[in-house]
Amino acid sequence: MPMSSSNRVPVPTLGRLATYLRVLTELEQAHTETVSSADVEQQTGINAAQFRKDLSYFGEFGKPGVGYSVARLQESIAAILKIDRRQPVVLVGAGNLGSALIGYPGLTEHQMDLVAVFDNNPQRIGCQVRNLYVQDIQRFATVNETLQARIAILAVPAGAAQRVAEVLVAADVRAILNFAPTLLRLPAAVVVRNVSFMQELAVLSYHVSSNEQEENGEEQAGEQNNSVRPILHST
Amino acid sequence: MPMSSSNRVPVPTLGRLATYLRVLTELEQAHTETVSSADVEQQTGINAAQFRKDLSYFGEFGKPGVGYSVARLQESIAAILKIDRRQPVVLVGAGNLGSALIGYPGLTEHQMDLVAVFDNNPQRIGCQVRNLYVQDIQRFATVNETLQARIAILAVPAGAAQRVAEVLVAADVRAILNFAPTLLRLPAAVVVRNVSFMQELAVLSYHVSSNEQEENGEEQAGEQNNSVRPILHST
DNA sequence: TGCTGTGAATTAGTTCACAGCG
DNA sequence: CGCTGTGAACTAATTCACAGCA
Repeated sequence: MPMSSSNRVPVPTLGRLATYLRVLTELEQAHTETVSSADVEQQTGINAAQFRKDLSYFGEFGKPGVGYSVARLQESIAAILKIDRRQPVVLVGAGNLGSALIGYPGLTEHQMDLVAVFDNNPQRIGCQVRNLYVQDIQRFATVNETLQARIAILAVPAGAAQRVAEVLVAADVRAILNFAPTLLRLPAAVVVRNVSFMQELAVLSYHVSSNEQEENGEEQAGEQNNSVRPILHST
Repeated sequence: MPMSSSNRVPVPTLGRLATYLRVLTELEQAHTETVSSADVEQQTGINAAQFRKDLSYFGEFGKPGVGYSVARLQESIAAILKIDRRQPVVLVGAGNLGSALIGYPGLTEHQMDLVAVFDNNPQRIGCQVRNLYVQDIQRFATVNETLQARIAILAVPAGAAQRVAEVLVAADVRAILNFAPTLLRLPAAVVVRNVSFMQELAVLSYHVSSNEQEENGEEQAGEQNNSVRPILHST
């Protein structure tokens, strides 16, 4: 069997790896030893060939005629995503959303160690949220010299996001999960993922009122829904 | 000038429309009357041709040599996304994340009226969160007969998500913003958008440790980053 | 036989490049 | 001119389809 790895990995593949990992954990808890790409399709709605192709960017993990060892594949994907060891992560912005994220169980499950929380609001600085005390963002550079966090979660208002992001980057943060609805202009070496509820709601809103006269009975499959009939213009 | 509209609209286009709307609101507040696709690119990182193409699915909104009327375009996009009038939205799951979402300003900005909150936890039922009282999910069908919400935000644990989603759909919900890390199997007519922090963190985690020896100095541009050099395999 | 791994084909989405209008 | 709107070219991502191994 040929070997692979070498071409560039599509970003959507990385997202799906996280999904596979989740399913593998579930299977492991159910004491399932082996899984096929067809099983994964059943559990995730992601096409079986897609699953195999996603893995093929990183190597060969299955046995023809058999499938994949749940435990082994789990380890492999964790290694690929670098979540086979704990990663220090910082949160900036201890408002509603930020505070909610501190308790998010997915963080720990993915070996993300939320090691510090920062804010610029004197009202919040010093407050305890879960097991952490909110620190002054001014101290970020100093504190992160010790923490060495490379991933940050940015949950500040849009108006502050750019400024704060620059502070983070100056203190060696290399990846930002940005919840602020604004474009961050940062050096290309910094990876930014934007989470926008607005965008998702826009998609829903558009579809809801468009769907007035739907009529097919298929089951919904996967992660991303595709294109859709349009609406009329104006002007 | 030719007319358009008629082909299917890519889903990413709908998400970007929400971004354009945000920028238009900012421009309006700055009393800017007119905007060009190049200006939009500057503000959003989204390619100017992309912006024009996105709009072209719905009609013609600009004047050659001039650009777009900020106020007019704002109205048009709001109409396309059906957020030109208030939409009732329900939230299910009053845990950390759910509670945080109740206060999310983006909801109101996008004319989403959060009209009710449900949970199944007796500890939470009856509690006040912001200006709403948490109701028993058992009463959902009855309550939604009056509310007529078609959009729901699902912020319950993964184990409960499928069951709850079916309750929602039975009560005529047609679009779900799903924060639970699990595949919802629902009739195809129901639109589901999954929000997965896990996936985003996976992408960040992968990149952080891969990026160890980067060296180009470009500015980061847009909404989605693209593919990336891979890592080694195992087995 | 039942599965994987993967080139090839397909489909989707983005960007270019330019005709044509104000 | 300076801009839009859009067909055409391109790039990315998904899915097919099948050779080949256990």
